[in-house]
Amino acid sequence: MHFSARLLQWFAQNGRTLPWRQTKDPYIVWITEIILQQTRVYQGMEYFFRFTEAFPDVASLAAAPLEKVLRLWQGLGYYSRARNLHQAARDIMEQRNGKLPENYQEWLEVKGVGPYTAAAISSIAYKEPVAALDGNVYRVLARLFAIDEKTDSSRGKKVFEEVAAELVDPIDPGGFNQAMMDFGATVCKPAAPLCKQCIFNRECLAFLQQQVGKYPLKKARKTARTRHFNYFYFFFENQDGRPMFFVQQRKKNDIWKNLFELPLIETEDELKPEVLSDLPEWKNWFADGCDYVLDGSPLFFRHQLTHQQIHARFFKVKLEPDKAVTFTSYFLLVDHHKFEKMPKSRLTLLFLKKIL
DNA sequence: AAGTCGGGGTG
DNA sequence: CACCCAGACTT
Repeated sequence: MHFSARLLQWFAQNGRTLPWRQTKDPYIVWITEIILQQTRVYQGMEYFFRFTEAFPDVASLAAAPLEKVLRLWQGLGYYSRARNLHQAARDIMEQRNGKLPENYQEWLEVKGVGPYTAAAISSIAYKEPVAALDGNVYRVLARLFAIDEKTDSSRGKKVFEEVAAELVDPIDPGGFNQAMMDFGATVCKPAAPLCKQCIFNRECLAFLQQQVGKYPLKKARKTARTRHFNYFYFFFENQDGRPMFFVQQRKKNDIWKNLFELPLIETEDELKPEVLSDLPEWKNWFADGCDYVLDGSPLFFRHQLTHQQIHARFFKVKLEPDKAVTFTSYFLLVDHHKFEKMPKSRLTLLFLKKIL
């Protein structure tokens, strides 16, 4: 029996039941594919529900302010996905009068949609016979055919694309692509794959050569760099005795762009509090002369990201209420109720949870 | 081609 | 701890 027929049969019996498979509405498929980029299906699940409920169509997404979109994305990571998705929705409303692309090439033009996502959407929603290659598919193909090409080189990608194009089912390309990914995620797993019960173990070259662990080939990854973030919880109590404090939005092309956080001084090393409050950034904030002594034992968190390790310290500084006047030219003044509605990183959420 | 963008699961 | 996840964009 042909490969795709066997795979689709396996899929019919063993495929996962996932909420986004209930529909082939291209908008819903689009949202789903963006959410699932570099994200495990289980992790993206609740975001799928929240997002499609809040924004059931392109028009509602385009009409929303970016900060509301980012707030829904809060905690999922790779926030450029949310920014690009939002911008793409606005582009589609303005340039295409709200009409979604209808094939692979058109989808490729959409912000945040690359080769994988364009293939996934057009095969699932429009039955276009294109293969979608994600990390699962690269792994399955690399093992099945013992492909000695790196999956993250341009030459290697071409090889994998050619192999996948040969295999994709022309009648049910969407089913084929999802089957490949399900198979990679549940059977042909990165570590401890289920080769014994794999339906392809009689022809899988990597298995026959007992080199399953060798595939897929990939370039070595760099180690994460370490950064030191010094955050300051500058607060005072309002007339009701409730804390007011200052926040700012990250603007630079760096992690967490467009998210909100406490005032920050980044340093090369972990500096002592008295050295920290002697830095130009600090001196600028307190140019009026009124200065404060930093708490010697701030809250400390080690926040591990894929490419960075953040050493974060949070200093609590109680301000005199009149200091608030000069601070509002640097920062935004909020209370906890207001800050709750603003998009934040996991690290900032962790701090909030700790002090409340 | 290499670097960068998060957060969390897995063995 | 290292590796990877329904990748894409920038340099």
